[in-house]
Amino acid sequence: MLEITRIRADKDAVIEGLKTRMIDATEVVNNIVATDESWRAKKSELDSIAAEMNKISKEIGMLFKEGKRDEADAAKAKTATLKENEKNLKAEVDALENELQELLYQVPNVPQSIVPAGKSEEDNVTVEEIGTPVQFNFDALPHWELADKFGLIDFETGVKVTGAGFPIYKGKGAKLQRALINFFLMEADKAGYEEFIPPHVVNEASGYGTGQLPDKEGQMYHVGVDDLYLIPTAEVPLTNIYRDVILPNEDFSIKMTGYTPCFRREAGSYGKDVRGLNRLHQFDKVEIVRIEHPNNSEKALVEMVDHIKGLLEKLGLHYRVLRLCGGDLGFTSAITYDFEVYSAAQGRWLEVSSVSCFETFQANRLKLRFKGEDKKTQLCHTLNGSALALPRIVAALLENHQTEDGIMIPEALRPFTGFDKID
RNA sequence: GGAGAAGUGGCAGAGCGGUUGAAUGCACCGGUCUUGAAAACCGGCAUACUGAGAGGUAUCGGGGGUUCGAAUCCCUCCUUCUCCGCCA
Repeated sequence: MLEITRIRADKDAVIEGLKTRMIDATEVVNNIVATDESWRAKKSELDSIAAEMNKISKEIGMLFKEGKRDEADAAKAKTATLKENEKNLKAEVDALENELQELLYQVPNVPQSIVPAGKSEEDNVTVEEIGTPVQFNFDALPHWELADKFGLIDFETGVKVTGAGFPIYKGKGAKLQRALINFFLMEADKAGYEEFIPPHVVNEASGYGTGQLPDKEGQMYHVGVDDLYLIPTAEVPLTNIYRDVILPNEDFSIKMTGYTPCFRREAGSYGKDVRGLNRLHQFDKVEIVRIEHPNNSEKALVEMVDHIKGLLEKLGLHYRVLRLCGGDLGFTSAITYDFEVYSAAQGRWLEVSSVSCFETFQANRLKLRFKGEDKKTQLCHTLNGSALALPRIVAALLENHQTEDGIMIPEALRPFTGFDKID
C-alpha cells in the first residue's frame, strides 16, 4: 500500500509513475486525495467534539467530588446533543476511513524509474543472457518423458492421491529434490542469510501484510474451518515475522532464508504451460527475504541478483535475466528481475526466480519500521527473491544435462545427491 | 476437546468507575560528580493520526456494549498458563 503522505505530497508524480504500468490512475488517485481531505476535515471536527466531551466529563467528576450533585446533573444534560453529534460524526469518519483504505488497496506500487514502460511480457528487457543453448546429437526428451523413463516423478499417481498439479517424486527424483533444497539453503547460508522454518499456513492478517490479500485472494488455498491460508511462498510467513515491528536503530540489515512447499491454485492455467513440472499446485522453493534501510535496498537487490546468478551458474544452466516492464510487474513490486532458464528440449524459457524490491509498499501494510537518528520512525524497505523454485530447475536440469543413456548431475550438486548420474 | 486462571509501557509490576497515557522498580538515553569506571543524584524515555504551532484525538490482547466519564463493569473473540482427556 502506498503511503498516503506520498500521494498527498505529490499525486501527479504517483499518477505519472503508474503510467509505466500502462494504467491511468488519475481517477483513483484524485479520489484518494478527495477522500483523504474530507476524512481529515471530519476527523478534526470529531476530535473537537470529543475534546469537549472529555472536558465536560472531567468537570462532572470534579463536581461530584465537591458534592455539587445538582450542578453535575445539569452538566450531564448538556452532553446529550454532543453525544448524538459525536455518534453521527464517528459513523461518517469510519465510513470515510474504510473508503480511503479500499481506495489505497487498489493502487499498485509505483515502479522505479529504470523500469521500462510496457504492457506485457513482450516489453520486458533482457538485461543479460549467460550461456548458450545445449546442442544434442540425439533426440532430446522433454523432462516429463525423462522423469517417466527414469522413474523420478509419478504424475498420474499424484492425480489419484490428490489431483492434477501435485506430483509425487520418488527414488532419485525425490533425492534430487532434497539435494537441491539443501544446496540452495547452504548457498544462502554462505551468503549470510539466517535459515528459518516458518509455518506453512498463515492467517488473514499475514496475507494482507505482504499483499496477497485482498487482490490475489483466489491464488491461495483457503482452509475454511480455521480461516487460514496455505502459503503461496515463504515470503508471506518470513516477511510477516516483522509485521508490527519497530527496529530500534537504523543500523540493520535483516537477511532471512527458508525452504517451504508453496501452494497455488493457479486457476485458469492450461495447455503447455501446465505440462509436466511447468506449473504446479504444490512445489518446493527456497526463498530469500531482506529487510533494509531505504538507503541500502538498491545495493541489496544487486546482491540478491548476483546470488541467484551464482546458483544458476553452479548448476550449469543457460539462463537470462529480465527486467520486468511495468505491465508485467507484480502489484506490490517497485522493480523486479526475473530469471529464466532455457529448457532445451521444450525450446522455451522457464521462469525460475523473481527478485523484487517493494520499497515501503509492504512495510506500510506490515507497519514495519525503524527508528532513525532523529528518533523518528520510518518505514523499512522489503525485498525478496526465489533462490530458487525447484520444479522448473529440475525440468531444466533433466533436459539440459541429459545424455543418450542418462542425466548428469552438476558437480556442485553431487555432494548433496550422493550420486553423479541418473540412469 | 473439557474445567479453571490470566492478558497493563522494552521488561517486571501497581491501579479495579472520575485531573490515570497510566504509580513504582529495572533496563535504556542525556547530564552532574570521577583520572576513568562504578555508585549516588538530576533530567528524559510508548505508538499512531491530526495541526504551522500550542495543542487535540485515539490506544491498558482484539471487537462490541453500559455510562456524562472505562485500564477498571458487561458481552464476544483471540492468546497464554494450570489441571484433565486425546495424540506424532
